[in-house]
Amino acid sequence: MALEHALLVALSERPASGLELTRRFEKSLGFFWHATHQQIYRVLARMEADGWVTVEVVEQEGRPDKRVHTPSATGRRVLADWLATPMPMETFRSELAVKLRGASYGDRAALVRNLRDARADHALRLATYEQMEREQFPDPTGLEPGVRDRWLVLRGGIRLERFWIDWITEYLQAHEMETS
Amino acid sequence: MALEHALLVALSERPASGLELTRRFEKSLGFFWHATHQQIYRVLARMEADGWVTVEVVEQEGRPDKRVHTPSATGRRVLADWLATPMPMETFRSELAVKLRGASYGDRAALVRNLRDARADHALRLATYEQMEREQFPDPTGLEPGVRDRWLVLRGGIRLERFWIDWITEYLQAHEMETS
DNA sequence: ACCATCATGTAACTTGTTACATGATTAC
DNA sequence: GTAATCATGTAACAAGTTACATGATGGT
Repeated sequence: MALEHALLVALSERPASGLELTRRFEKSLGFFWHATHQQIYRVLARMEADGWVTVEVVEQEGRPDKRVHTPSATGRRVLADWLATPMPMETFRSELAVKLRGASYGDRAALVRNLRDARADHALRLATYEQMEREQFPDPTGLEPGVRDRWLVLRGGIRLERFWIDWITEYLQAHEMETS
Repeated sequence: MALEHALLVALSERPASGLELTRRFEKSLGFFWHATHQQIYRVLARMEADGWVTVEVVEQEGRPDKRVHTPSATGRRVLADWLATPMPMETFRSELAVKLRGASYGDRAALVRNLRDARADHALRLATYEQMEREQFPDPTGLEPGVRDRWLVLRGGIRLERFWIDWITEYLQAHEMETS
């Protein structure tokens, strides 16, 4: 009850085949939603069966045909309805949090090494996002609504990476204070 | 491949029955991990079958017996091994992000109302967490390692709520600029 | 010849969600 | 007597993960 809607958003922006959607999910929308091609194909098939999307088979030169999906009138209504429903409180799951909490029951030094790695990963991702912001949204004032929404979601990605980095840093500092 | 470990952490802090675990997950650990009692009972049964925990049936007055779970030597080793393994990059899912991104395809005014509600919810939760910090950790210097870990996870909860509030606020401000 | 890419899928499995069931005790 | 709490579960289903399959084209 959610991947469907994420796919409808993506297909509203631009119709796409399963594989194209998969790739688009690895970027932009993928800051906050991840899905494998297997999942996407399965859900697309269901959406087609339910009449939420129409499919056009597009022949290509030197490549297999692709099935391009476009939201139908029904699909557009489903999406609009969903957008207007109240949001459930998000329930985040973080393995990292569980590990921080359980540090006493294992090798704390190993955990600290892994934390440094995790922080480096997030720093890298943050740098990528910030570069995307500079390149794609050099001047965020006066953007068209749809483009502004994309910018604001990217802003969320940036904020989320900063959250991770700051939190891990706080943990590492508290740890260093003890061992120094 | 994760709830098991979260349960092992909780049971290492203090042995518990299924229902007690469920309640503990609604608090503290629950900032970053949520599980229903059905899930917990199922996983506990598997952990018992695999010899990760031992179970003691405790009779109670005027109440049904309860089955108290304690990590076994095997369970403690499993937990220690897991704590030392590198963290996979966390993949967060946010329905809110999808809705922000898709705002153009629905009623933007309704979305804005829902966003205000969502922000109020997060503000409430932030207030709860901050009160917990004041009451349980009035002086965070010189805490014992295990207690400090609990404090730092609470800090993460606080930081996460602030992330939500700040992001939603940024979105609402960008929206107001346009409509004013 | 061999590997990577494009494009679509199937199958088996693990997790997570929702709804229901039982049976005792305490509070109003 | 009615509802809430304590405590443990079952069953059906939805969602997500992992591994494998197919068959063509293009590059080295």
